[in-house]
Amino acid sequence: MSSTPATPTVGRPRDAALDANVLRAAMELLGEGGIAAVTMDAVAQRAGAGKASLYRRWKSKDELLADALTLHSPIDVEVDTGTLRGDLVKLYEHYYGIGNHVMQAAMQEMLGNVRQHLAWTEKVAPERLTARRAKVRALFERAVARGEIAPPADIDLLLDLVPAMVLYRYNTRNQKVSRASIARFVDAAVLPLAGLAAREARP
Amino acid sequence: MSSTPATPTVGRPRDAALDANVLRAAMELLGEGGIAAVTMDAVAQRAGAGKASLYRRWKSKDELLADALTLHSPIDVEVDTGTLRGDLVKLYEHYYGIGNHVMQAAMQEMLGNVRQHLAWTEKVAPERLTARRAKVRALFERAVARGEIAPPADIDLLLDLVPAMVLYRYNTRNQKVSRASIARFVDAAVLPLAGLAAREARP
Amino acid sequence: MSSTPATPTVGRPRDAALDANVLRAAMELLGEGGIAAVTMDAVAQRAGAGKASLYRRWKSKDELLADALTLHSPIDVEVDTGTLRGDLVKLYEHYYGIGNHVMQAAMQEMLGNVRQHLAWTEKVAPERLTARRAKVRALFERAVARGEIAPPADIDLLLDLVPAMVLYRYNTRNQKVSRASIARFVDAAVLPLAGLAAREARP
Amino acid sequence: MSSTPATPTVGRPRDAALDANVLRAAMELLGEGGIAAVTMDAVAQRAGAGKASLYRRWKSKDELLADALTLHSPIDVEVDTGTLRGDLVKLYEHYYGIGNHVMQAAMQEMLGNVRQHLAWTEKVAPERLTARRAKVRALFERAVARGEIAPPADIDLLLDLVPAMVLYRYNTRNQKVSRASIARFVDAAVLPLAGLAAREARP
DNA sequence: GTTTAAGCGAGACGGTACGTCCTGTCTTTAG
DNA sequence: CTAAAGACAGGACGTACCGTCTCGCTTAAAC
Repeated sequence: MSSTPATPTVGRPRDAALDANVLRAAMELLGEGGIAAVTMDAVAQRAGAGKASLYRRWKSKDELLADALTLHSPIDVEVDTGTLRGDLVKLYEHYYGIGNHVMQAAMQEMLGNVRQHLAWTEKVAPERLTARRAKVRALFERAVARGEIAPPADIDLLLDLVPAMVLYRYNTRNQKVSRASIARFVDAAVLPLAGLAAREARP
Repeated sequence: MSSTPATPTVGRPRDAALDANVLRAAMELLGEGGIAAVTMDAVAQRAGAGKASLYRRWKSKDELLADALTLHSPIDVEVDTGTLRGDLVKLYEHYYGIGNHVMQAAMQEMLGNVRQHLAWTEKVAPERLTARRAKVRALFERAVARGEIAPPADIDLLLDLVPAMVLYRYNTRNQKVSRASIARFVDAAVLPLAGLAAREARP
Repeated sequence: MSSTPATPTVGRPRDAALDANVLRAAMELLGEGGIAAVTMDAVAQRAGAGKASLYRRWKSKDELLADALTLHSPIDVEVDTGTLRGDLVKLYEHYYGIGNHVMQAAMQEMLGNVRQHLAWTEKVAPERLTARRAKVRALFERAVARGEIAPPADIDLLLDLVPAMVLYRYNTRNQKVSRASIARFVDAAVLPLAGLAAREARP
Repeated sequence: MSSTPATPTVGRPRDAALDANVLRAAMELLGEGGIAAVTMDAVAQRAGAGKASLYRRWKSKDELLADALTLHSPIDVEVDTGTLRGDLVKLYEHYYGIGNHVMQAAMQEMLGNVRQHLAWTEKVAPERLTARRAKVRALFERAVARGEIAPPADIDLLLDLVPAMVLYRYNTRNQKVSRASIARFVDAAVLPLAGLAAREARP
């Protein structure tokens, strides 16, 4: 995930704070003005950086945006609510930045525009989404282990259902992701397909 | 959906053939060289039109592309295979242009890039996708009528499942839509959620 | 000079008033907004005409402007003040529309931009300026006849001196033509070169 | 005259060679294909520059052309032939690029079209032509100093006579400037008005 | 009176130049 | 060697203008 290659020992060292500054600036612009507002000049200016510093760290705008998205959608979160449903909802809420409005808008906008940033599909998604998928997969395995569900027939599909619906509803009906929409996708699609009636307790 | 505003009775009327020419040119370029090949100059040249004629009809490149997509994703198709599964697979194949390679590539590219063409989300999707959804919904109602399934609990979600998965797999894993992937999404997600085991005959 | 070709006997006859309307509109726009304001669409609109009617009469914008200039700079004027100086000043004042402010501004702007309207140089100037030059030449010949001056050595050059200075001062110093500037060019250049001291009575 | 505004000390400095490249390209195109061939894209391409670099230096095409003309009409030339006639002819030949065919054509085309480039009249002419006029004026003063002529009565007019005739003959009769035409204007107009018979030795 | 041919206003058409903006690279001074 | 600043080539976008064309309508001569 890191953008910084082998650091040489001579010369001025790179400003570590700059990376975060730039990515934050990019996410802000994304959240404020949509994808159209995210130009490299604008990002550099807001970050108080030069464009060369951006391109020294990222090969292209695509990769910068990919990293920005990645940075602000951490995967290292531990959820253990005791039920598959609780775990799934909590993890997805975390992934979509529910509770942080700017980040949520930026995340959604980013996901919706992902195809025009091919680097994302080709490089970041495999790295990042694979890790996320592994996390979700672990939730299912834990549920199997504790006897909550039987091993699902087509788990690969189950792992994509929620993000697919979130993306589709946004791209076609401009529907923003929310705690409620996540819960609904889980209850009405994921759990039934996992052989679990959606009659559990709601938090 | 039409791009032509209130047509005045005076003056030379707009050439209706030109609209189709331009949209066809846009789709060709999209299929041949991806979204990057679709420049207004290229579209105009291939259509044998002037740029002014393009901008007379569409306010921006976005709106032109939105119309191009709409025109080339027909909804008026009758399917009646006798089973819900057969109907769904056949209709989706039609929607995704399965069998016509150029159109299929163009459709997919278009769908993946749709968010950068805000006009699409705001204007075309409501008009076009609503009609498509109505078609799919009718398939479910017919299946209910003939006793194949019980009325689904959350049909709105069922209507979006396949296109959502198609879009998501393309945007995140570069997975192209195909007859097989459609069938899989139908069998592994839609039919089970409709209360139908996916054990029917495969064509 | 006329723009109307052989009139056929059948069909609706051309509206004679339209020619004048168009040329007047062109001169107005020229005087008001300079050469940049004279677009064919603007001329047509102001004249209440269609563009096709303009191009039916004139082959190009150049020729229309040439005719506009010609129409509003009549040559058929009789001057006979008794002296060469008086004749010259009076004739040039007439040519430059001194006394009519709009026309004067338009004339000057037109003359200054004449080269970008090649039709003028190639077609109208020979027709129109030749006639003007003949008029001026006649003034000199009359002065010779009445013994006021001897036959000038290089009359061709004398005939161009005043319009040349008017054009040059406008194009390089934005100096507008006026009664005074004409008199000065006549007194300080033309008359001395014609062998006449500039000591005559001023009107 | 320079196109570069207050140069900041930070950032990459403007490439001084580019200015010259661009102006040379503009003059070449002007000489080769007339004013119609001088498009901003063509100038940029021939100069190996981007359009943005052109517009960074000049606000418009007009101003670029004005500078091009200025650059290629040098004033810093020393003439001293011993006679007023010799000096004048030599200096004007220099100004009009006599001997360099491309430059001569470009100069003439430029001068004839100067009014459509208002920037010229408003900005370059005052700076450039004033310097030129001063040069010519010095020739007259030297002639006075050595007793060749008496102080002319209306020297301002004398200074404009030759360029005025050159421009007028080009704009109205398409007559190109040449060594002979310059000599004729000097002999038949300037020298007589300076009180000098045109009977001197011709080179 | 009907037909016919052309003129007419309106405005769409192909083509082309303009000036703006954005991406990714390069070049300066300063640290 | 990195930093900020900003110039650089290239190319797409959307606007404007020219000269042509196509509508529906009008006008007058020819039949």
